[in-house]
Amino acid sequence: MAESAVSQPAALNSDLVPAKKKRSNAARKPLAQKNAAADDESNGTPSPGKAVDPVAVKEVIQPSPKAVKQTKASKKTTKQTSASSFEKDLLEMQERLEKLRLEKERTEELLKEKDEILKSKEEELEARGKKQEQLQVELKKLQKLKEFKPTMNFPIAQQSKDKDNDSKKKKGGSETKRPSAPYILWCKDQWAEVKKENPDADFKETSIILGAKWKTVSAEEKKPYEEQYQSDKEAYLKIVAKEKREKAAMKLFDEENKQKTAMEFYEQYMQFLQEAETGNKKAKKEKDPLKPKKPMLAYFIYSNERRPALMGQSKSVLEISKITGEEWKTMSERKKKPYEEMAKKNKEKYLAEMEEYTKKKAEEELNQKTEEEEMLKIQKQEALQLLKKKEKTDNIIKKTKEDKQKKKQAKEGKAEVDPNKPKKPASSYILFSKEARKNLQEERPGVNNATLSALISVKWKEITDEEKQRWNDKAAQAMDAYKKEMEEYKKSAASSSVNEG
DNA sequence: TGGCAACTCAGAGCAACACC
DNA sequence: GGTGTTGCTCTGAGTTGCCA
Repeated sequence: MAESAVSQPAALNSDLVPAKKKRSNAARKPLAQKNAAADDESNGTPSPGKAVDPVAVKEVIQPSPKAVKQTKASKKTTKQTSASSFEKDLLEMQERLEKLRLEKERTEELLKEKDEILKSKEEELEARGKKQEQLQVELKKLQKLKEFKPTMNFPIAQQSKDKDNDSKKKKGGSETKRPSAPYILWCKDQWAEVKKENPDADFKETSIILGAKWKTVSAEEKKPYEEQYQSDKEAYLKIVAKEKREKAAMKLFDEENKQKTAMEFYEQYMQFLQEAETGNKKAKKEKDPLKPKKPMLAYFIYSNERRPALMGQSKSVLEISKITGEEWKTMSERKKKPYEEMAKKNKEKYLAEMEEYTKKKAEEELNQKTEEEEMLKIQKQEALQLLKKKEKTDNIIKKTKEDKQKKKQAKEGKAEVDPNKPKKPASSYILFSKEARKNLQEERPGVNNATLSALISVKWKEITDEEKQRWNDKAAQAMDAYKKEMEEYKKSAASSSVNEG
């Protein structure tokens, strides 16, 4: 828009150039008058003419010498015709100037609008910034809440604080203290006397003696203590009633105004406590008494050396800590050196002890692991034995069925099993198992058969190849004997069948 | 980031008794 | 559960710097 406003006067200039040739001196006066009138019309606002090329305007008002010369030359011949055309040009120019003025006004309006848009955008950005700041404040608040530093005036926090104060008041012996029972008052009087009579009696024994003595005290002797108790009680009840009323009123006030917020706060507080508690539990993990203690730091060695002197100046523990801390910070490296060397030696010793400790611990852990693995092995074997047992039971059932069928077949005339037939010899494992079972039963009386079997199985796997070979040899011998028996059995069976035949 | 190392002392908690 | 008594035990406070 601004561009068009600027380009427009240039166009006007080009239009004005041919018009110059038609100007005449006669037309000069009315033009000046007209211009003055136009300026008066614009009245304070920038004149549209000023936006036009000033040279061109000057030429219109005050023509160049060349133009004047030309005009003079053709003065007489064109005097009548030029007057009317100049008026026409003037009107045209005035129209254009008006157009330009309007154009400029419009441009200014648009610029103003644009400024307003920019301003609103800036305001929007500012508002956003403020909102972001607010959010950050909120975030910080939430983070602070997570840390749970009691800086907020929430009702529950106030109440809990009051509760704490109450308990402290009671312990500390304030005016809200409960009255002592007659026995307690009497005890207070009698304690020193009983202690005098029984100097060797400790706290527990003294209490027992007093308890027994109280039972022998007459009603008349008890009377002053009971009276004191009654008066103490009356005073106490008055104070308690007053406190109770005040407390109830405060409670009501708090509850009415802040119950909702208080509950939220309370929940967060409980969660915070829970988290803190779990953290503490971790911290309170039991320590290994055999673990070497951490070595003393250079500063600690120094503070231990310095402490007696400061204690001589009757400084408190905390003051001593602060003083030694400050002294240590400002101490020169040369002065620190002996303490640091001592600390270094302590550390070396500690590291050596730690190495031994970790080694020992690792060994212990390894042993434990081995034991656990062995137990696991046994358990697996037991499980396998159970499985085998089940399979065996299934086989027995199957075999029983088969036997029944065989017997049925035998009845029908088929061959039956000869009881004189030699039994198959035991395998090397069975031979080993018999001996191992006998030994284990002596070692672990009362252990069930399944466990024994499992242990035997483990032992069998653990024995050396040589030992296994020994058992294999035994089994081989048994097999040889079985074979011979079988030969004899076959012979006798054959001869008996011949005799029968 | 929090626990731990040494030191000392105040303060809290616990023990038994009878009673409210 | 709190009230008195005594003496023992445990905890927190404060410091620095290492380490998991």
